[in-house]
Amino acid sequence: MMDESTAVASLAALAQPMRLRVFRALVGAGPAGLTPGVLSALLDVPPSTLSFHLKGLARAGLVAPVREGRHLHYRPALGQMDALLGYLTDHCCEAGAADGCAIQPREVACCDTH
Amino acid sequence: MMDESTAVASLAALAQPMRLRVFRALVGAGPAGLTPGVLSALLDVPPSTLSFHLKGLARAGLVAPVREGRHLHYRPALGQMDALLGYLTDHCCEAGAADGCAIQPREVACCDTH
DNA sequence: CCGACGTTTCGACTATCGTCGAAATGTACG
DNA sequence: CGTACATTTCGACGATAGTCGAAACGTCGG
Repeated sequence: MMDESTAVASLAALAQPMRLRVFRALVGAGPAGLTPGVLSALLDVPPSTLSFHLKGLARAGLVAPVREGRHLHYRPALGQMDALLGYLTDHCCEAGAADGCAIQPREVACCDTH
Repeated sequence: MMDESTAVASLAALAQPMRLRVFRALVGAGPAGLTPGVLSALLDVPPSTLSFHLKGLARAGLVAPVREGRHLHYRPALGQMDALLGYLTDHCCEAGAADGCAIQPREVACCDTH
């Protein structure tokens, strides 16, 4: 179960255009992820700026770097994303929600943790 | 369908401890919401600071102020929250996700829009 | 009307974010 | 080894967020 400060950190990591694009690109690329070089070219952003944001996403636990031969791969952490969605749904309808809630909480599951 | 900048704005609105607490308190209070005065006492935060954050949440479309007699009520906008969850789930598994996705996108629905 | 109360605006301050080029670091290939 | 290339760190800068007290504003009850 995700706690508040972790949720805030994860939300903050995604609450920035460049970082959201980076994360979406990584998710879109599949479990293998992408290298900073490819991301830099793909999103047209200087390597240093990209590295800054990659570090932010990694600190929030939303991506993880993995050495792959001579290159480096950043892989999306779907499990963390799932946990975030779980936190959000759990706290969206919590208390007096007997009336308006269409589905029970935790029906949400984005991807398996792999 | 929510676009990127709206998603970023919504995420940013929730990516702050005080604002997340405010929003959770409003959701927990049900569709009627709460007044700034009650929230201020409940969360132990100065009225001016609270007003600042309430404005932020309102600008992101996550809460809406409604006059109720002599008082003011801030009501949670569950529809916007639902849209945000939809955006997040849609962009979590998008491309090469044929393998890992447990459920189909848009299964997520937090609350009816009321 | 007027006084009281609830709420917002204003002004000031500190802290952190986002950007980027230049330089440092590390990794593998020859 | 040493060279080439991929990636990160560093330093600097402007911009924006977050906090809060004091003051202004609006809305009602008497």
